[in-house]
Amino acid sequence: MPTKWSQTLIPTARQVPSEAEVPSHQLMLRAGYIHKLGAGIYDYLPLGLRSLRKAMDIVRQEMDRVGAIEVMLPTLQPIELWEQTGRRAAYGENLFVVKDRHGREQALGPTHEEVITHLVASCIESYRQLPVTLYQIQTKFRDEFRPRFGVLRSREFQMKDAYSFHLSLDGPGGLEETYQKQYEAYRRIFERCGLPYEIVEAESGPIGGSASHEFMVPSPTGEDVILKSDKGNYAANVEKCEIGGRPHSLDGPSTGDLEKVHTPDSPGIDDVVAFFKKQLKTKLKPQNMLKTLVFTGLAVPNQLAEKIMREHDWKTKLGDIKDQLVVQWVLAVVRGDHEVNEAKVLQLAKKWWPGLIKLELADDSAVREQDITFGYVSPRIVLDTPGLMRLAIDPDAAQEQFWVTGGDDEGYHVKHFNWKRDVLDLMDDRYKQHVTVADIRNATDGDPSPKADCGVLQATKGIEIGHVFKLGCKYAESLNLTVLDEANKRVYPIMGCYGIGVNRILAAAIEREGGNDENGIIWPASIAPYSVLITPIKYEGAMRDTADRLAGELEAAGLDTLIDDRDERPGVKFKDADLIGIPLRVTIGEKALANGQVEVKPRHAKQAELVAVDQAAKHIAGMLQPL
RNA sequence: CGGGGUGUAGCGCAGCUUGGUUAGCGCGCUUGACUGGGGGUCAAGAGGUCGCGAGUUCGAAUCUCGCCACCCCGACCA
Repeated sequence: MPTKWSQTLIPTARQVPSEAEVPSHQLMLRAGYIHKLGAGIYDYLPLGLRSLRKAMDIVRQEMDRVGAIEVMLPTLQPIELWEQTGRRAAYGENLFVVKDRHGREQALGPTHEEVITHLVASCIESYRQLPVTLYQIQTKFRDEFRPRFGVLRSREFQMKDAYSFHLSLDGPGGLEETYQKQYEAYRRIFERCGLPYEIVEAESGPIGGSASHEFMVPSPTGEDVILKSDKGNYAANVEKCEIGGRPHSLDGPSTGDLEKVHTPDSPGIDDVVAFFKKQLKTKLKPQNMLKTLVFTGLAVPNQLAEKIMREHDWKTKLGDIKDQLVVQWVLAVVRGDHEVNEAKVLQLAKKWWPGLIKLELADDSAVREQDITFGYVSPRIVLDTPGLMRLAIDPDAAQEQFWVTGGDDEGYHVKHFNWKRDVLDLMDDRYKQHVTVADIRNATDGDPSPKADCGVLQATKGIEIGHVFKLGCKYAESLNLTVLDEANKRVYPIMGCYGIGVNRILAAAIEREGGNDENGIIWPASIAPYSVLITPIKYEGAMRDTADRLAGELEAAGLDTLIDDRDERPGVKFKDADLIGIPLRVTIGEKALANGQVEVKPRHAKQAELVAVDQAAKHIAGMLQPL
């Protein structure tokens, strides 16, 4: 049955709600697709739900096509599962935790690795049952520190999550095979949804795992920065993006005597630059400054960590070895105009301390404990605490040139800092191995590609709509999932996991190039709430009869059809039609109808085309194919 | 969590500085008339715990304190 506008709920608004900033958010609100209930919580109105369902249908079809099996897992998850995998801490504040009447804690699932692993552990015993890929489309909860951009980052959202289990990495039935299948399924899904996308290498974050790729829709409103080599052979999220080799040296001569400069109230790079310009009348560029960040972390002592790994002793609880944990410190030094990449620092630190549990930017109090002057830190503080801190220097900071850096004294900086003279030569030989030059910063536009082929990285922004991971055995090990292999030996299956943010598909479709104009949304036909909107100039007489008959024919041909049966002036109907963005509009007016014709206009077209009424349904069906 | 800002009708806002009739305006909504191909015109209406709670005062949307919600910017993350 065709839908009549007057009988559904499409609250369009002329004015832009003040809270919305990005086009997808504004338009979904204005066009009556969603309605806000709270921060990061939205009602899906009939149009929004229809689009969401269409995206879900495409996802389901493509998952089924590659042999994934649908399940539905609970939202409410015993907190113990999250403690067993250590992810309660890793997810931290982003995990919603609710208490039941007995005071037991449950997590509202932000993702389902724990639950699926638990399920598979209890019903799969034999290697013969592998490989298997299970998926679901379900509401996820994440207590985002800052929900924003409407449906792009909300606290409750729809996610398709799939999980695969394998005996081996390669070969038939291996993780690699399924990973490829999912990868291809993702390509088909996003193509069918009409989304332009890039595939980039990604950091796996708290999900964990060895390798991962993200599917990104390029858009200036995207929250992720992606870098692509101009040679076309490398693309990565900035969190992951490696930077090609850069020459460096810590042995170069100084540019002058170390000189202390009074720079009151200037803890940041920009502050110092501004102070030099204003007060000292000297031009100082951020790239002539060294930025030193203090990281602190907790580690299981190396010997114990190695023992646990060697013996696969996952039963050792953190609580049991709490007293043995060691505090570790890293000083990360990058050029003033660069940003430290925490994931890279973490990788590096894990090489030093295999039992590292976490590493984060030291906060105020931690820094003060060590007598470090927050905001005025220089690399020289390694000398004050011999052997305590490791020093990690980005190659671009490991240069001989004019450097300004912190004075390690409130309100002071120093000029002419030199690595050899001011650090290395003053350092006990034993600790020189604690100084490392390594890529520890975020890549930026213009950096060399890691492919070492003279490629140059170019930065753009993107919206993450999908993410595939190779997980390895992490969850199987911590939740004790084993199967018997051919040799009757217990082994941990290898896992993969694959996620798609379904709501984001909608937002990304609007944010994409050509996804909207000054009048409203322009949907790809595959995920539009309706394929055709019939707009009779007046819903009465012959126009009404024609509208009803055509709608019936279109529905019979399998096209979702909406009739604007409201008693509104044509201008209002046209404006609303453009706003809600249905791919094809059929206008039925008196004049054309007198000649037995109706007007057909694609949403993105300027001009309508006249079509004979009795040919219209067929004609329209043909037009929708390529849209 | 830090910094900034906002809460007044369904939506967008004014009024608050300097307390004082019945709290306004535009859009939307209701009724009627005219109208009818890109957000019409006229007329008559309905709609408000001024975010919540205390306080100051003869009197509070307005001043004070506390709380709550939401938005923006940041270290971050789907």
